[in-house]
Amino acid sequence: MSVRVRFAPSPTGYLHVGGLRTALYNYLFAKHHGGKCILRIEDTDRTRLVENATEMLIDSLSWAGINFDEGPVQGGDCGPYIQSQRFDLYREYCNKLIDSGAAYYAFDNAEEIDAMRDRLQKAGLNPKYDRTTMKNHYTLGEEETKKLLAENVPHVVRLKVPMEEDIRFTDIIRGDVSINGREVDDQVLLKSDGFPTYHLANVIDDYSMKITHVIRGEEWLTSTPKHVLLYDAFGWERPQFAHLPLLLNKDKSKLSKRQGDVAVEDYRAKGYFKDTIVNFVALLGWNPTADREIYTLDELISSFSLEKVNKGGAVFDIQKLEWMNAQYLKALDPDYLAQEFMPMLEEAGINGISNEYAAKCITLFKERLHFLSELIPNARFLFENPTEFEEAYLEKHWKENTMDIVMPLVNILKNEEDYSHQNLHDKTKEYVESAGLKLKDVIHPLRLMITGRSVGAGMFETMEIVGREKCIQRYDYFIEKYGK
RNA sequence: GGCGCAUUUGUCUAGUGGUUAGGACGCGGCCCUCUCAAGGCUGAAGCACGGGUUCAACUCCCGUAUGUGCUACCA
Repeated sequence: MSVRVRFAPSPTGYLHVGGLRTALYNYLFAKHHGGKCILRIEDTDRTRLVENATEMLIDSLSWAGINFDEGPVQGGDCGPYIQSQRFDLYREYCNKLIDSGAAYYAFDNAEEIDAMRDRLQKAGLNPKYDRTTMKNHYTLGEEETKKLLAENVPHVVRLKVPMEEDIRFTDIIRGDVSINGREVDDQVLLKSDGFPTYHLANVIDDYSMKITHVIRGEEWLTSTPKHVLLYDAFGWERPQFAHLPLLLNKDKSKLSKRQGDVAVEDYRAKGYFKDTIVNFVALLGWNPTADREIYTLDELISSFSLEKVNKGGAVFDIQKLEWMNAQYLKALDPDYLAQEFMPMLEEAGINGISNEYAAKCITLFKERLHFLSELIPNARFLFENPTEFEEAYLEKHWKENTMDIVMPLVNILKNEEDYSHQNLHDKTKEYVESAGLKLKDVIHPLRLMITGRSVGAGMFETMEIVGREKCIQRYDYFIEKYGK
C-alpha cells in the first residue's frame, strides 16, 4: 500500500516552527517513499477562528518549499480538506458509535462538569468524567435519553472508555506504549454545537483520507489511546503512529512565544533563507549521519527515515541557526541573493542600484555577514559616498605624518585609469616599497577615506567595485575635510 | 498530584555489548592576513545516579533523580 501522510494544523494565525518541522517530516517521509502528502485544516474549534489563518499557513508552508499533493488549494479525491466543511460526516459516523455502544449521550452542563471535577479533585481522585453518577444514557436510561433528545436538550456524545484495561499501541519512534483505561477520560466526541472534537474528526478523516502514517507532535501521545479505541470501535485498521519529540526553549520547556520567535514568518522577516530554516529544523530531532550539517531538500528526502528520529526534545539554538544562515549566504548564487537584496535597498532609501552591482557587493561582503540585511548597515559606502568617518579611529591612529604618507599615493591613484584590484594593488605596492613603508601603513588610512570605516572587505577589491570616479570624489572630500 | 514520555559535553547530535566516545554550533589558543570576517589547525567540555544481567556495559533490565507532555464541549 502506498504511503499517505498528512499535516493537520489548526488555523491559529501563523505557522509555528514546530509545526513546520512536523510538516517537513511528513513531507520528507512521503517523498522518500514515493507517497502522498496531504494538507488538512483542523478548524473544528469555532471559538478560536482566526481570519485568513489558513492562507497564512499555506503561504508559510509554500515559502519553505513544502508542497502538498492534496489539500484545500489543490483539491483531491478525499476532499474537502477543511474539517468544518465535512460537518455531516462526523455526525453520521458518531451515530454508528452510539448504535454499537462505543459512545453515549451525555446531558451535563458546564457547571455540573466543573462541580464534578472539583469533587473528584478534593477527594484526591483523577478528575475524569464519572459515567456512573452524571447525566447520561447510563444513569438516565433509554427512555429518558430518547425523551431529552426529542426535546432538543443540549447534549454531547462521549467515548465509552473501558474501565480497567490496558490500551496498547505501537509507535514507530517510541516502541510499545501502554496506558490503562482508568487514566483515559470519556472524551467528548461531538460537542453540543454539533462539531466534532479533534479526536473524533482526526480519526474519521485519517481513515477516510486513507492515511497510512500519523506523524505528529509528542503532545498527542497521551491521547492516542482514545484514537486507538475509535479505530477499533469502527473496525478500522489503525494507521502507524510516530510521535515526534518536542522543540524546546532554552530552558527546555515546550517552544513558546513568550521566550522568542516561534512563527516561521518571524524568521523569514529576520532574513533567514528558507533553505536555512528547512535544513536547520530538519536536523532538530533527526540526523542521517552527523558528519555534516548542510543538506539540500533532495538529500533530506533521500536519507530520511522515521526510525532514526530521536525520542528526546531538542532545544532550538538560535546561534547555530545564525551560523547556518551564514553558510547559506556564502554558498547561495549571487544573482539570487541580489534579487532578495533589492527590496532592502529600497527600504533603506537607496535607489538606482543595478542587480549586477548588488551582486558584486554581496560577493565582496558575504563571508563577513550572517544576513543579507546586514550588508547596508555594514557597507553603506558601497552605495553612497561616506560623509562620516570613524572618530575613534581618527583619534587613535591618524598621526601627524599620516597625510604625508598617504598623499603621494593618492596622487598616484588619482592618475590611474585602471581600477582593477590587481592594478591598484601593484601600484600601491610600488609606492610603498619606494617609500620604505609597509602595505598596511597606507591601507588603513585609505580605507578610512574610501569607506569611512576602519573595518571591511579587501581594500583593493572594494575600490574596484566603488570605481575610479567615486574613489576620486572620496579622496577629495576627505582631504577637504581633514587635510591641509 | 496522577499518568505518559524522555535523559551522550552549555546546545544540536553520531553511536546500537568490547571505540583513545566521533562531528557541528558556541567558547579559548595558534596559523593565515591590509582591518574585520571567512578558512585551516588545535584546546577545554559529555554517556544523570544507584543497582543488576554479562568475561565485558554509554549501549540490555529494574529502580531513583531530573526534565517535559497530557490531564477541556482546544488543537
